[in-house]
Amino acid sequence: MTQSRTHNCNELRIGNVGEKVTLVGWYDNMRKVSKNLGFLILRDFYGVTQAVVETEEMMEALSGINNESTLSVTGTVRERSSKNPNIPTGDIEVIPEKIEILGKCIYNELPFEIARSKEADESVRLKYRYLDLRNPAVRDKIVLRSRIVAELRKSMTEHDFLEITTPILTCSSPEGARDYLVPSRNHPGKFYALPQAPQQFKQILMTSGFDRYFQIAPCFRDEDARADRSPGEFYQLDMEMAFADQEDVFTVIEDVLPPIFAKYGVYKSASKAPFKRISYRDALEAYGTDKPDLRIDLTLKDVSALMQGTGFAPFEGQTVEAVSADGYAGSRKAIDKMMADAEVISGQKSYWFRIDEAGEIVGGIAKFLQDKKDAVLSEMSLKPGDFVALCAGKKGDALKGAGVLRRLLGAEAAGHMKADCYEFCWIVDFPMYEIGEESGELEFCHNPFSMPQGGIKALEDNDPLSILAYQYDLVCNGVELSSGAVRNHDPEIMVKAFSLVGLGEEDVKAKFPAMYNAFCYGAPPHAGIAPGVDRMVMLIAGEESIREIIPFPMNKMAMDVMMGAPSEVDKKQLDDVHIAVVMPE
RNA sequence: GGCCCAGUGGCUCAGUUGGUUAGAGCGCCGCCCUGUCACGGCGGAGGUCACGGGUUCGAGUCCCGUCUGGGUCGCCA
Repeated sequence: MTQSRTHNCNELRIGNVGEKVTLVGWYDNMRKVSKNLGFLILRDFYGVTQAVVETEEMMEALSGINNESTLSVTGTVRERSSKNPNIPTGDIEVIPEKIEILGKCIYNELPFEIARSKEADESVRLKYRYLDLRNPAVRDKIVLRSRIVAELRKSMTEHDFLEITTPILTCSSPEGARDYLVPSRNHPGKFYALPQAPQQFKQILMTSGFDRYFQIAPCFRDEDARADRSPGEFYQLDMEMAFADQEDVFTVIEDVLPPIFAKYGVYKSASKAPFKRISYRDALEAYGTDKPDLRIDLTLKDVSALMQGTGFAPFEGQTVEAVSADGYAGSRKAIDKMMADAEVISGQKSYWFRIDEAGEIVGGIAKFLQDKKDAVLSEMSLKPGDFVALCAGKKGDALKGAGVLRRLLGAEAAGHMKADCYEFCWIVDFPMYEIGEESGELEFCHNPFSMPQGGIKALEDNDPLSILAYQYDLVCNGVELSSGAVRNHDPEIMVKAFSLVGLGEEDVKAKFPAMYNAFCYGAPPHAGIAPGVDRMVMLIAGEESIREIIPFPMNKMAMDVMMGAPSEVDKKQLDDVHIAVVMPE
């Protein structure tokens, strides 16, 4: 029977000298100094402790054990003759009497060195995620995630929210992303779907009389990955409030999130309530995006009229958006890189010029602007040393491209980016409808559950494209954390809202039967939001890749290379659920 | 699905205009070392230069295609 540990590997101090202890952990490293002197580093979840081996017999016994095996070390604590101030247990060492192997590592060479796993190729890290996670620097991000989630739960509970779980096996939703489908054994030809969000359940909870609901909710969407979007599944801090409006939701979020960001974040300050509110339209005009990074103080300027007739073809007849900054003295090479990066990110071609010390327009597209020099300088309020980046195209494209340029230039130009803080803002007043790019027809802009501003009267009287919704996004440092809305809880308004996009009451009933029916029995006005947990942890941890803060992430192709998912299943399993596989060409 | 970047011992990378036997650090193995802590010293093993084709007297290097990974656009109510 193995002696259980008396201490962990981060516990022993000078006061423990003389005690007989048992430590357990991983064989981290062995520094052999001679035949009969070696320093064995034992590592567990909590830290490391040094054991000093002073006999030839024990040195030989250890020589056959590979690094990363788990060991039990029983011995006496002694004060070190040469202390190590860099580790908490650096004052002491353990003189082992007995070393026992608990779990052998049968390989003497690992796929990567544990302490340097973050440098290894990501696909190798993910395949051997259990080794990657032994690296304290990797593991700590998962610990941080756990602490953040615990704090979110605590804070939401303190705000009188009740955590309620909702089904994972539910039915396919006709709107939104692609569903993950689960075939039904008992109902041939029918499928469950994994929820894209607990949207309908939480709204139904409101109509059931629950006043404040939240959940750390798993959500499943079969869409392609991004650096800040893991494919397949993710978690939301999903919440909903009855008899509440937009301001009530804002108040809760402004109370819950900033303290957690400030406490655990790589940046130690976060926006105080109330967060800045920016209308969707204003955000696009000023920042070229609906998720602006407000740490950057630059804004876009529409210079379409000014740029006509210069002879520069890409500007003719197009919207031209510009962003200018002082304090940027990038080399020609750096400028080219910025323009190339912008094009990769936005898909839009970028242009530039600068004002030299003599006040002349130079560089980039300068030669096309010489005839209009005075107008350019005065209308854009340019002064010597200023750098100007531009993007042209259809209005949406030009704004988008210039928005990316704003971000890149803001990060590079001196004095235009506030350091070390989390800048939150609300993007409000999203349009209710838009003209679909493919269909050319009127469509819901964000989602059909939102309450139109002005209610049924607005739907009846106004141009649909001018109607705004009580629909909002929470943005932090240029990252979209969440969408939320005051929900449309009135069946009459719902039917009217759907009728504008050519759908009737029967369609509403068919698409959202439970919710629609529930609303017919007296629903409370309600509103909610669902900040993405993964993205919040990413921001707090200061990580660029979302995979760093997910315990077992999938790769870009939505594969779990450690588990081998997705995988084929045997014929019996397919028969059980009445599925025949037709392979693509 | 489109575009961009990358792929060289276990890991990270270098490799010039196309030119001898493809190098380094870390790791691994062996020997030495009585206080290391990124221990040190000496020696060693380890390579289908992602794959296939092409150009060439000669390809890790140039060209074409494929695969894999990442980023990005589309997509994500």
